[in-house]
Amino acid sequence: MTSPSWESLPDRLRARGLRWTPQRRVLVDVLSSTRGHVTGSELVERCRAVDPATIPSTVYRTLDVLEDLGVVRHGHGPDGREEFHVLPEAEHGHLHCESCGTSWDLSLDDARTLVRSLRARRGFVVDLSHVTIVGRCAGCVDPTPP
Amino acid sequence: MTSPSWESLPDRLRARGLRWTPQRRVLVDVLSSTRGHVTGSELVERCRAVDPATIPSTVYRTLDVLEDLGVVRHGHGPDGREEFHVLPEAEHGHLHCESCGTSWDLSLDDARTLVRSLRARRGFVVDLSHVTIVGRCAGCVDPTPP
DNA sequence: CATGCTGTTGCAACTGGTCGCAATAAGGGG
DNA sequence: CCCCTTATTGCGACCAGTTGCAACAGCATG
Ligand SMILES: [Mn+2]
Ligand SMILES: [Mn+2]
Ligand SMILES: [Zn+2]
Ligand SMILES: [Zn+2]
Repeated sequence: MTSPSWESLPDRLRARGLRWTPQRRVLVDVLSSTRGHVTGSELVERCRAVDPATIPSTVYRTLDVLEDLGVVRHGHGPDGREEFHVLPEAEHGHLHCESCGTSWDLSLDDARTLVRSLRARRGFVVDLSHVTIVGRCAGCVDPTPP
Repeated sequence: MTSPSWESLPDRLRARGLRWTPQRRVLVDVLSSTRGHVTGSELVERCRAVDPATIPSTVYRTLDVLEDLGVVRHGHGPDGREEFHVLPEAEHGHLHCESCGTSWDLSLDDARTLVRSLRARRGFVVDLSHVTIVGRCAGCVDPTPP
């Protein structure tokens, strides 16, 4: 399933004086068949599977361009590594248990109190998709042995 | 000013079967004269200033050990790089404007609503010192030209 | 003070990503 | 269809760490 935003990408780029290249087409093809989260290096791998001549810096630079266009958003995992969200998708952050390693999505609803209070108290607008909250999940905090 | 926790460190290590080495002493000396935040590579540099033979992996491994002991905590800047908090210090996270690049501390008080709602709704205990919230600050969201 | 167990170091290779620069090639205008 | 401007690529060096391994050295013990 190809969403309309992928089809119009070449023109959206050209309208900004940017260019549509074979290397960008490879990455966009990979992204358009990706759902959920991907790390940068996973994207490099998948591009290399399509075109073995893929150069990492080209992929990362294209990801920057695509993020400017709003086509992807990046965040960072608990180790600081980049994670990309492919749009359109509900904006969300991540919750990560540093004890068992499990991750959960943090919906706008879950984060509402944070987003609201920062906006109210400081006028600060949170970029939720960039957020990863680390801590300990219920199961790891309270290991109930029956 | 050397806090008591620095002086007792050698013994705290030995009590755990760990060792007090010249390399660790250099790092601990550097840490004890550091206030606020430092990145990992800054610490490597400062250690190298004391002992030019400093090896990065040794510093990072020692930082891991010190974090287990609760002497430092790490978080990640907006770019994913490590940032260390030297204790004792009030636990806090960070707020970073991706537009102007300014950072602010995010106190437990500022984050209270988030911490509480995650604990209430999911039993999740937030490690605030690991959190960096990225977004746009009041000045960048609303550029009021007089 | 000598011995030995094992935690720690130094080193080198590797991962994920960034950067500067010269060569290449989109793609708009003539 | 050719030209020219300039965005983009490929490449190599570099930054921030991480990891496996063999050599080394704390330190507890006798
Ligand atoms: Mn981390
Ligand atoms: Mn980021
Ligand atoms: Zn857990
Ligand atoms: Zn700002």
